[in-house]
Amino acid sequence: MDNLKDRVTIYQVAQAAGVSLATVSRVINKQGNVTEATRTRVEETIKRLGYKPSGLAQALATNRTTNIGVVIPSANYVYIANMLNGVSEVAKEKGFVLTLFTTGRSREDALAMIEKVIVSHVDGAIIFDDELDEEDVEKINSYSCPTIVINKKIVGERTGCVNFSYGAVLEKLIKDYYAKGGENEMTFIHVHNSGRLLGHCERRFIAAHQEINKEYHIMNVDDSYARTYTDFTQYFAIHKKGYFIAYRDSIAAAIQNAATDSGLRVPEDIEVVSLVGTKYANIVRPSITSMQLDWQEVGKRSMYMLIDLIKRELEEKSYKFDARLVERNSTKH
Amino acid sequence: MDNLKDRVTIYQVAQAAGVSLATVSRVINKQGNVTEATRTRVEETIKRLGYKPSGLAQALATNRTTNIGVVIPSANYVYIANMLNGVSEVAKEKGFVLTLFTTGRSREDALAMIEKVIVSHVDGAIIFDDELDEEDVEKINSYSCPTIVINKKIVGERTGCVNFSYGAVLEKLIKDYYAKGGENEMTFIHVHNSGRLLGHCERRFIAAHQEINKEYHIMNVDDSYARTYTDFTQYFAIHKKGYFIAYRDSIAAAIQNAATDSGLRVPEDIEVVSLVGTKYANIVRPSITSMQLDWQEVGKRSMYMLIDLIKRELEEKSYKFDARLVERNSTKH
DNA sequence: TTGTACGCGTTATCAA
DNA sequence: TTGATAACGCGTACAA
Repeated sequence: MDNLKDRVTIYQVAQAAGVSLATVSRVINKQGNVTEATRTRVEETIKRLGYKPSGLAQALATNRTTNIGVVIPSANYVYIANMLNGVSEVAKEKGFVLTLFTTGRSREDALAMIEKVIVSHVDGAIIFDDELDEEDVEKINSYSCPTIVINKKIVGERTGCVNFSYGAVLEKLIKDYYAKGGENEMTFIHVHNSGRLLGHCERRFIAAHQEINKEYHIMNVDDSYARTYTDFTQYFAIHKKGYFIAYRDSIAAAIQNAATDSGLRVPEDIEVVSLVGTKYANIVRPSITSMQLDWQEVGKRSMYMLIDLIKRELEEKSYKFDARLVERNSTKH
Repeated sequence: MDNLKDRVTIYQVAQAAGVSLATVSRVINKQGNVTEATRTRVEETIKRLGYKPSGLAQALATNRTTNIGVVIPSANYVYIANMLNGVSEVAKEKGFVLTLFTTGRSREDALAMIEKVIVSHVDGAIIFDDELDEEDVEKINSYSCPTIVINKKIVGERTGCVNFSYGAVLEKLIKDYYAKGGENEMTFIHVHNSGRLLGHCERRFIAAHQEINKEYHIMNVDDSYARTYTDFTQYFAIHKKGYFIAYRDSIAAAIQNAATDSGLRVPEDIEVVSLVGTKYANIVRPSITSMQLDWQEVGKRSMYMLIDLIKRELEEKSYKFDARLVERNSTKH
């Protein structure tokens, strides 16, 4: 409320320097048409008064904010942090700033965030949220806000997307396993409410098994290392073998630790795979076989594409990242 | 440039509904003094035209943005992501949105971000960047922007801070170790350019050793799991014992993995401690003795304090989090 | 209850 | 090279 009074405006600078505010504006924006003499005089008074332009007013006048909206689930995952880091790196390089819209678990919440994105007048948006449907994204697009959608195949006049190949890699993993005489039955670890990335993998997992007529299992766990560890410690008191495919490193590590702490051997008795692998798959012991994707690169690519989209220079509006299976010590091979 | 034309303004809504724009404004802000009849009429045309208010113009008129600036280093660390998550959670709960200002390694860069924070007209800021000095923070304060500074003891009219007790815990760890007859010489892992948190710990490490007249070592490593692993694999080809204090889990795990992969035993031959522990200290094997702090809680507390500061209701402008030593299997005890 | 008119801090288009 | 002046989209006293 009273910041107002403290804040030096362009008008006050103009008055103090004995010029019009138009001239001050020119100096700020480093346009030509200003005498060297007046320029230095203005610059000096700017410094003396401690004047900083108001980004708000600038944005209102130019219709550009240099802000990019990023919609992500609030989940605290390493791979999301990595992606955000990639986005942020490129944004910084290109002079943009990121505004974070973190969504909760519900679709309503995600929609409310879309509203906020529109209101906030960002120059563009990167959306990575599984709760949103195609129509929701269309909505943001109808306000002509350039948007890159991650993990959803949507392309439009002002929309591009970045996708992954987890499903295909998973299918190959499964078929290769049985083709090479794998003996364990596979169990897919289902995490409630964990989005379409996992859902898609689960469907491919089931389809692949049905195709080759193999038994499979689905198990539900909470999306927490501690609880999964506890659950599997009980589980391994009874069951002594299995091949587990988990959503991400922490969950896979929980299963593996529960196994080894129960006296079982990995990978001889228990095999484990992590779908969304991060660097931690390589750090834990045994190291975990996982599907690796450079999420920072995903973020960077998305941001580069968004910038091109803003400039209306984006040619290929769809990009696909190939996850690759990295076999480590948590599986036999 | 041409978003402009597409965007429906309050004026167009007023015209379409046959009222003045003041009335529309009242409807938007849910103020009273509007007939039920006109209210519904206005609301209906708002929906029909797909009108969304411009946050920019609102902010300019009210001098409030509902944006909080967050200044953090670009480093991709788990504990920073955790903290950010805590901030974001509370911000969301209180109707704020986060604008991210990620700084690089240099002080200049951090200063440039401070500039941007001021220009961006946020309602408040949370600063967690080691590069900044006290005077730099004062600067932002002179623009009367409420600020919470993390890991720096600064208090002022519009400034509060949140700090930690890593140093004290580390000193106790060291003294206890020798008091109980610890035989290894300790080595502090110095990471170049890793900020004052680590610097402070290093000074305490040295001071504690000098106090009790013990030998100690300092080793330089790069802030990378892979390179540290390589370096220590070479190191352990020659040295067969040691007690290592590393900055964070990844580095500690690199040392520990290099040791075990070289045939050394942890903790019998090699002992390892992580200063800034995250949940991964508990996931790797052997689990790593570490100093634990709930960084999400740090973020939440900071945001709560900031909100109070904005409302001028913050009583205690300084808060201290106590790190606690969690002894795990990477050290003897 | 509704409308008028001004202010918020800039940029940008003309004249001068 | 400069300086008025009109946008930009909205909030809000004040008047009607």
